[in-house]
Amino acid sequence: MLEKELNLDYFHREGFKRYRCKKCGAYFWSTVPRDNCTEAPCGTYKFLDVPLFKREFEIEDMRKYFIDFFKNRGHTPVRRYPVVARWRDDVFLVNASIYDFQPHVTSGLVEPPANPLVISQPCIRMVDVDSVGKTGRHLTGFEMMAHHAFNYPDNHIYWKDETVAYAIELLESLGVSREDIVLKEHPWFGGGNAGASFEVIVGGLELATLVFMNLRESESGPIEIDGVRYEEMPIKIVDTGYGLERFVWVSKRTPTIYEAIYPDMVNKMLSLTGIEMGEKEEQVLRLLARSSSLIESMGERRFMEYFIEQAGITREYYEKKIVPIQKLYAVVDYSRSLSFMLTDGIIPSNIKAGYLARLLIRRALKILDDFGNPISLYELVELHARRFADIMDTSMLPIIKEELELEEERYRATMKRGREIVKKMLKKGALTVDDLILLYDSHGLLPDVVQRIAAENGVTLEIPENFHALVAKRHEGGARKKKKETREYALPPTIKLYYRDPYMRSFEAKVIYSEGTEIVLDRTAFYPEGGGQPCDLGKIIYNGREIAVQNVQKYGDVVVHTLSEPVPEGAKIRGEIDWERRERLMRMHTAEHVLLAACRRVLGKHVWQHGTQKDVYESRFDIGHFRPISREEIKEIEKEAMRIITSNVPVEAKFMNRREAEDRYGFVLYEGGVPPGKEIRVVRIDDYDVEACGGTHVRSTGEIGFLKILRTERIQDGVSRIIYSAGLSALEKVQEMEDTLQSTATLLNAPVDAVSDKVQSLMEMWKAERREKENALKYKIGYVKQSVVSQAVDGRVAAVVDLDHKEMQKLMRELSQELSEVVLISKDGHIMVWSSEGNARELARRVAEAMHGKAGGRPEFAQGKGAQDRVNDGFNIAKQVMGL
RNA sequence: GGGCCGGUAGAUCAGUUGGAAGAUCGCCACCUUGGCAUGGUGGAGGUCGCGGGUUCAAAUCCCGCCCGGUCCA
Repeated sequence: MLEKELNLDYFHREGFKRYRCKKCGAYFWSTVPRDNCTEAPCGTYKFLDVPLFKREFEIEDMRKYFIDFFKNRGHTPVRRYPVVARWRDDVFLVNASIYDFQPHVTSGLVEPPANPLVISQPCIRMVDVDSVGKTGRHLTGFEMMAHHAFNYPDNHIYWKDETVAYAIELLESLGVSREDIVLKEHPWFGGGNAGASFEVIVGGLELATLVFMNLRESESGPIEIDGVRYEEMPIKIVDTGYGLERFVWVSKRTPTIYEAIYPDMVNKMLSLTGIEMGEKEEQVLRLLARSSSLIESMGERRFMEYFIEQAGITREYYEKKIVPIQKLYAVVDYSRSLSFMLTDGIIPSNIKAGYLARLLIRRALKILDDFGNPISLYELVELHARRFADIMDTSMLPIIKEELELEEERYRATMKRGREIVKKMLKKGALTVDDLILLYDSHGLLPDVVQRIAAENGVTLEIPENFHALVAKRHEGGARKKKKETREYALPPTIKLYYRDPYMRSFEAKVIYSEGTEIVLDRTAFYPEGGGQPCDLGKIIYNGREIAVQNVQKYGDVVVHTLSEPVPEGAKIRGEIDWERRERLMRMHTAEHVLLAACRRVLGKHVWQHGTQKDVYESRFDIGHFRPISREEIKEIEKEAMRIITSNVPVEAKFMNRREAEDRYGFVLYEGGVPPGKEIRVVRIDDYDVEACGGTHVRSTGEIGFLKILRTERIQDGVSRIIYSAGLSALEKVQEMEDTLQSTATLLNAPVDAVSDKVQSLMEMWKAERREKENALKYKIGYVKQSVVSQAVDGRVAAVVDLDHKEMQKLMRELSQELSEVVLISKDGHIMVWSSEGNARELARRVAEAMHGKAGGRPEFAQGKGAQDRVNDGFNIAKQVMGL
């Protein structure tokens, strides 16, 4: 299949021929005959030996060079997207430039921001986290330079030949000779799409991938790849990816990619840690980078043994000299990825993207610990952010500082807790593999940390090589997705009167579809549930009859009303909205936008909306924030919100072209989620807030009247829920609180402002009372004790006492000091037996039996319960058995 | 969103097969001292996260919820 797909005219015109790699079997195109594809490990890193580029590039130069190259060839430069994929619900982080345009552009629903376009998109790939530093070429954070073209049936931009021509031209312009370029055929699939691709190999290293995406998953599709069926898409997408950092590496030919892309950071860390980087180390690292592609086929452990032998070094040298340098590379890479993530507003937490940030933070902190903390993680992140200030938002740094300090505290606490747990487990015996898994999975302790703690306590332990596989096994199963009900109606889009005039209370319309109690109208002022706003209720008047509207939902562009009784198709009706309800919801919804603006002003601009649910009386609003919101902050947010309300600024809602809106306002638009479509509805409150939102809003903030935060909850690590109310509902809530306070004051017989003092004094009185009661009880027990002791014969006694269960226990505790065998039966049937000779259980059972009850316990002490009206029987049996 | 671990005195945590709620630090008082630290003696401090269930009996077993931690998407 690939052969046909990738046999381009360009190749024949430009002297490329197709060959097959004798080592990996892949087909590739080259201008000179070859028996291998040149990509390591089939070939070697030629680029380390001879200069392939004309000159050296820094990151910025290379990025600019690439963008200018494509700009000069008809491509429009597009601003980079955040690394956190807020516009998608299937992934957390951006992994590749094409992620920016999925799913709506690639599906054809939305037009791309430009066509063709060029971009340099920062990406985070957590899958490589373990390889960073060790291979010399892996990174968790990198920039994918790309040019994309979206070919529609009626608008063809360019396709395979042009794409390959651009790639060759770009490389040649950099000084790469055509003989050093190999294009390797490769099937590509991912994210529900597939297509053919070329990997562009230069000097043994893959520098770019050129993907021709033309297939999409389809159960009945005619093409099968890897067991999945695909069909042809109407849109054909040129999806390229050029590794910016790799280009820089090739231009500089340093031992590893890390010295090439941030030499100043590597040097700074070297001098701070005092780690040596001499000629020998450079040599070993260069060799490691060359051969590290073997890791995949050999496994890490085997590769290390092989490598140590190849390099002619000892294991000790490797551990002492090379491993620290690898850790150094890793911490520099992790902290750069963190700069991307945190400046883009990810808040470290234990869920979603926040968890991935925490994972990197903890890995970085661990390495810094190993180095004796010569620099703080924040300082590293700050250095990166300032170094790459052209693409990172340095105004986030003060917030990031707080976040990272908090994270470090949490990390230390986890380690301290973990240390205690490990010590405790060691006391109980040697640690098993299961223990190691438990310690990692439930307590966050990596096995090598456990190993170190064990060593401190004189215990050595082995870590199984398949450790992470064992952890993964524990997590198998689960992960099911629930789907929202989707329906399709072959009907024209409903005219949405609630957008034309959000204040329309009644309207005339025609029923164009009817099934059961569900109808569709040609037009409606009933707002369907959406964007966290509940649907409108009200009534429909048909033939003079009033019929209740019970539910309103939107499917695609069709609004479906559920009624209390059927109305036939073709009927002319009049709709009337429950205006009291709708008005409160409108105030709530606008209030929510005001609240978000207030939160961002008070707490910081990292605050991002997480979820929201409006209701008539109180509404929920969840925001991402790195610590619980304090009482003082709540007051400040309320004040800020009221300032926006009392300044009575206009609220403007209008449909805009998506691209225009994104250009003007940026991605803050998508606070409340990403709506599909070329046109999006933008709700703007003066300069305070702008969001893509489909809800109904009041005309100006003054109409909200009043906003009150009722309470806050921390619903997840890094997510706080604000429960608020607006307008009349808010006033009613405040009145309720006042009522509670009033009635409390009345109960306390005190004025409202003295309630707190009064409660305090009452609490003190109650405690004093309780103490007195306890003293009285002691006296009572002492009295009963005397009476029981006086009845004892040879330290043995049976007695019926007028005490409750707890009191009897206290008494027995004292009696057991003085007597050898005691049976106590309370008037309500509790049985308690003490026997210094170990007969307690038998005795208690005999007594309970006589009382039609049950008993049990230990040989010295037993208790039970019998019927209340058989206390005397129990007493008699006890005396009889004891021989009294 | 799912899995796992945990919630007992102000803090850190014990608590065995269900059977009498504990330790250490901290706190208070007294003793020791010229004063302080230390030391000694005594004391206060608990809805055993919440709610249900099983049982004669639940901190302990079962179910649900809340909160914290942690791993994975």
